[in-house]
Amino acid sequence: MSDLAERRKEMMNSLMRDSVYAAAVEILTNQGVDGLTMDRVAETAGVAKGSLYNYFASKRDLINFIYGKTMEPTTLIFDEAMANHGSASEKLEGILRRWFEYFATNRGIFDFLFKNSRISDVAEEYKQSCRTKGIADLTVIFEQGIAEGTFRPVNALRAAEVLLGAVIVSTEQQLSTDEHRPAEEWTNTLLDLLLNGLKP
Amino acid sequence: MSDLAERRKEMMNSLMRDSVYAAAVEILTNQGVDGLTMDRVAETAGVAKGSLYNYFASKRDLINFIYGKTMEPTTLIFDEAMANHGSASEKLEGILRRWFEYFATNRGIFDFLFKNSRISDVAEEYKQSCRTKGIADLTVIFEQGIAEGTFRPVNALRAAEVLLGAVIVSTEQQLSTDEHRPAEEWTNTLLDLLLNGLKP
Amino acid sequence: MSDLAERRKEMMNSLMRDSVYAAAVEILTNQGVDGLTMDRVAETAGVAKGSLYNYFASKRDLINFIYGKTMEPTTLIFDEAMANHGSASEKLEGILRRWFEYFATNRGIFDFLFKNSRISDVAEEYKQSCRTKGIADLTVIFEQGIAEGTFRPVNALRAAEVLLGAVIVSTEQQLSTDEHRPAEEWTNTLLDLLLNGLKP
Amino acid sequence: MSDLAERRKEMMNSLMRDSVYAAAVEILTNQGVDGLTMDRVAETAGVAKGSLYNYFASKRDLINFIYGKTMEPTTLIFDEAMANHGSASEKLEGILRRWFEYFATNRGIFDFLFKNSRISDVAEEYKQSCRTKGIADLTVIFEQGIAEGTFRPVNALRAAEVLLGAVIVSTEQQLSTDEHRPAEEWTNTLLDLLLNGLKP
DNA sequence: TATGAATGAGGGTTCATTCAT
DNA sequence: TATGAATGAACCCTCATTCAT
Repeated sequence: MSDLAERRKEMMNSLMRDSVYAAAVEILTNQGVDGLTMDRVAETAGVAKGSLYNYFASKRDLINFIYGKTMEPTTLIFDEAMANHGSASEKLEGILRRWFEYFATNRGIFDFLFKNSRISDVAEEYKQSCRTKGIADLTVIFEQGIAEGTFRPVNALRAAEVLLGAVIVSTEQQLSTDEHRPAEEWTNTLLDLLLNGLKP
Repeated sequence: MSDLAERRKEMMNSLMRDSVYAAAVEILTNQGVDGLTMDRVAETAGVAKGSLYNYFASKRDLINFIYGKTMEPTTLIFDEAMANHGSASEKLEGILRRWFEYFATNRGIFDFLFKNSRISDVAEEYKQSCRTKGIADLTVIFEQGIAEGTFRPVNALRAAEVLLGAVIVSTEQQLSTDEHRPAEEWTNTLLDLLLNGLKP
Repeated sequence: MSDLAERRKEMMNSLMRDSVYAAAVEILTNQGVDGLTMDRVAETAGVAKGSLYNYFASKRDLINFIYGKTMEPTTLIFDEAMANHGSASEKLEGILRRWFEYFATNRGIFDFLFKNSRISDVAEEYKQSCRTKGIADLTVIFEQGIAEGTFRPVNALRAAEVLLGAVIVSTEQQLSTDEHRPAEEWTNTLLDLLLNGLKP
Repeated sequence: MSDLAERRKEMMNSLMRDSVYAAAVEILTNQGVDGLTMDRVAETAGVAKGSLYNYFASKRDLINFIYGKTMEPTTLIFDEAMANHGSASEKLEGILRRWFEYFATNRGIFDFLFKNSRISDVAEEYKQSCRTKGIADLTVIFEQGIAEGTFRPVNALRAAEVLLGAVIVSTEQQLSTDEHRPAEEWTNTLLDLLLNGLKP
């Protein structure tokens, strides 16, 4: 096959997967996880059910793709923060703000990812790996802060878990209560608590 | 029916439900949530499938029972802490220590509750309500601390979310990495971070 | 066993069956045929499910009993009419009037017997035998009328079918439209049609 | 999809439904209504159980189809008679004759429709509606006859019930006794009874 | 490659019947 | 004899996957 044809094919493939992704997100948003059948995905995406299997080896594979594509931006947030040349505090602030902003503009997907997290084992693994990566990144940042002298010499790993936990739980809580917190205020509150602690 | 017979019957009933609980936990541990079919529960519990329906009105009901029975001790931890007459810090310490201790001695169940938390909508609701209760309790404690003057006048609700998030995520993380942290050290680290913050 | 004991036993047996009959009629009236489970019959009758099987060999047997007991009065209507020493016309009138009166005072049971006739094969057979008996009786009456010279020498069997069909269908129709026709008027209309025909 | 393909698909669909119809009728004939399970229908039709659900949304739907397909010709008989420009007597004669002829050539189906008419609530409703329509049509005919002066001014509705009842019961009776009455003779007998009455 | 009908294992649930107490 | 928990076959229905076209 010529290089051109190959590239064309790859593009078609990518187009298809994107279209399926959109369909899946729509279904998940409207009907919840139990509504995500291959039939409905195919119908919503406007393709034949059989065709799905030309692009996804299995439903498991499809869900994996959805999960990955959805989480991609959040891992990017971390990646970019890590690549920046700023202080630990600045990095933290950047991560929090961008996370909360992304969340604010993508509530529907988050609803599926968090509240209805009963997707499949593969997604669970993926979620776990995202969390582990997030903790690792945060740990690095905290270690940087400690090295900089900005932070006390605490257990950086524990601090990372605390922060990620705070972010996740407050995000989920916001989803379940249908609140809409401004990313700015949210970021500041969290950072203040984390940096200054509770003691006067 | 005589009082004795009634009590006997109630005991048999309880025995059955416990036996089903054990079977369900075993299945969840070994095969994950998708493996939890009524057929398998019955087989594992060593009863006929139809018999399950003499004790649980539906699968939904059964899952509810499992979740409730598993979560019961954790809500007790909060209830008892709230009932104590101690300072906010003491209450926090009590909750954390007892939580981590309970966790340390019941990893199996947590494995199912957290890692495989994708059970059913009803369990999801239950989980959510536990979380909301936890946050409410913690909020009260933080408000008490603020009133006492022990804590800065922060947003108590946010602080509660931070702490619960920290507890949950660090618990999950410990599960996924197969670590075994001493409850004592864990409690102290978390409290130190929370109370003193990161800044030197 | 003494004669007394035997009679006592028989009476208990009869009492039980009557009580079950009442329960079954109540269920059929309120919940329809699909609601007639052995569980519900036992519960409504206030006995243990297992006890039912001491009085009825099977559900089939129970339904048979219900059907028979319900139809009994209607067959009595025919029996008594046949035993009377009146003209054919008087017999016909008696049958119709008493049938329609019995119907008027027992709509609930008829609802179950006619509209929800999907009971069981055994009941179907019973119903068929009732119908056959009714036709036989009516045939005799028509033959009597022909012999008396009151009726034309028509095919008595066909005439019997016509009358029984008229009765059944008009009864069912009345059930389905929730009408309440006076037995008197109904009887007269039917007799007039049957005796005088449509031609002027 | 091309027009051809669409038509082809529709034909396949129709073929499948017909094949399922045949299977259902066979089961109903041999095993009665309680034998009509989706499993057996699928097996008898030589398709997988799941495939049934590609053509019928539910068992209820399937039964509806069976009933409708079976009753269709009988409602046609009425429709055509009503459309004719004849006297009331001619219409009556036409209906009776064609009904009895249809019956004579389709005993198998009638066996299921009448003797085993205990199918499902939905079919019961259907049956009821057929009967109601029949009565309405006959009522119109009788009213026409009365207006023409051919019939006495009787209650047309009751007369309709009488005739439909006569038809139904004599049909059922014939089924249960395995008789074979010639449609001609049958029609004439019924008409004679109806028009001239019993009195000499 | 695209299609969508066919598949059939497996889902939760019901209920007539049995039997140890 | 009375009980009611236990049974398990059978029910209707779903849906991921396959494969002939």
